[in-house]
Amino acid sequence: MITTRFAPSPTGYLHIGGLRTSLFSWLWARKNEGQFLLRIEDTDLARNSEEAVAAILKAFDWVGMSYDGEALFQSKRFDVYAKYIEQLLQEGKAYKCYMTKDELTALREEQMAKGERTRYDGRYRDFTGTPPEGVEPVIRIKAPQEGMISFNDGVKGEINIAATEVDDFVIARAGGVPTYNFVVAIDDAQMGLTDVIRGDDHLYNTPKQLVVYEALGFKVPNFYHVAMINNEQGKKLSKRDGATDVMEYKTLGYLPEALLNFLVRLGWSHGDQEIFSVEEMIELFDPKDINKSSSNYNLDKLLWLNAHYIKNMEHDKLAELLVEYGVDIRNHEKKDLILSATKERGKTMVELADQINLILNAPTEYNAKNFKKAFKEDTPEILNTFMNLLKEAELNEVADYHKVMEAVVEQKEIGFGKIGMPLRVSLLGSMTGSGLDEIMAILGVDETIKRVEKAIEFTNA
RNA sequence: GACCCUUUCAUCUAGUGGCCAAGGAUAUUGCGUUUUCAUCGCAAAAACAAAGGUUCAAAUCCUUUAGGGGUCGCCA
Repeated sequence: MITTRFAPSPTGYLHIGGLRTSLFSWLWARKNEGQFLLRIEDTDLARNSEEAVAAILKAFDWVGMSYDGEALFQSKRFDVYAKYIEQLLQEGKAYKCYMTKDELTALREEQMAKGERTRYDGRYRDFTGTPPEGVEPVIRIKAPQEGMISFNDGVKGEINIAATEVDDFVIARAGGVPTYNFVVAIDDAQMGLTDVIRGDDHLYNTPKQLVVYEALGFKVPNFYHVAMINNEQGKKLSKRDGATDVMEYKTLGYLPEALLNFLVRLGWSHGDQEIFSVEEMIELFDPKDINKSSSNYNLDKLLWLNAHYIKNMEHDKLAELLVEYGVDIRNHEKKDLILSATKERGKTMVELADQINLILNAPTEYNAKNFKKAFKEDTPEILNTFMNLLKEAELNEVADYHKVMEAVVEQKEIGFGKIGMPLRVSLLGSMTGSGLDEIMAILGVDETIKRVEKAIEFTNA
């Protein structure tokens, strides 16, 4: 049985990096028919908000990742933590430290000046004297003072950190509120986690948490530290690099399947395969294939994937999703035609909606440059001929519209462009876009003629 | 500054001593298909961070150097 988790602190939206590590955790649990648990790390009094919790859940919902059971809130477990603190104190595995913040700062500056790694010096570790007046103590845990703290990371391999690098860190603040590394170890153990997959910014927390596991006699899970996602320049991803909020991708017109496919290939691979459905990801994911090095975030590939998923999506579903982007063709009798005419031209849902609107809404103006290029002296006559033929034609399928155009070309002994370009500008107001036959088939004869006549009118004006 | 991690085309990556004068994908460029744009098809260009070892043989193992990232809180 595999149990994994995602443990965000609710201080903002769900970040793209957080989504990737939780995706890995989720895939691994689902693959093994295990559990994927959610824990909200809200021990920090001031910075948390309920809105942030809601935002994170919303993002999970959008991408279709579900967690098992109830979310666990750390803020509701202070009594549990207090019990363990008391236990460690009793057993002499933790102790009260009366050092003031000023004294600590002074110590750090001194160590920094000497070029040492800053660490607590253990001055109250074996203190038995009378505590100084007016100092409310913190609780520190006794970390090993010599040897190595080692663990086998599922991604990075053997990690060895000298015990001297890990000091007797604080497990409870003055006032009794427990600290991160302490509660994480307790919760991970009590939630029965077998595999902890997280960002490698936590790598240095692991030895500290191992000290807690050791002191409390908990079973240690497997750790996997996944390297960070950087921007295209290889620097830390920040807001100015574009969207970092998962939900922003929805607004921008990305499909969740594309985003997940993109993220799963960032730092993970399965041979040469690029396209993964969620089912395939679940089947093929294995943390042993996670890369050691950090990867750079590159939007081009996401865009390509998004276009791929739009092209291959069922029309009913596409129509359903388009509603959120301001286009409702769910009950349009020519829904299929509209989508097959446009879906290869939109890399995002936003672009797709634009393409559809371009056809469905008659142009209100014509680009002067395009118009001049497309409309020559003989154009009105050509278009009139075309309209006459169109009125008489028997139009059963898309190709029939093409035949009418061909007839004009033949009759007038002109090139295709002589009719195609002005017709396109008349119908769309644009020089580019979907195939003319499809556009006309969508619009029907009446609307087509109406738009062409309007364009001809415009030439006379 | 100290400690830890990391380094294959512009980007994501395949690759665990011989199958690699390094493969795939995106992006780029060209050609073709298309009335246009896009899609699609074909092709081109593009990398083992550097230097030393070990070996018959190294992208793969070792050492050093350089670059990048992370951590050094009574934040999480």
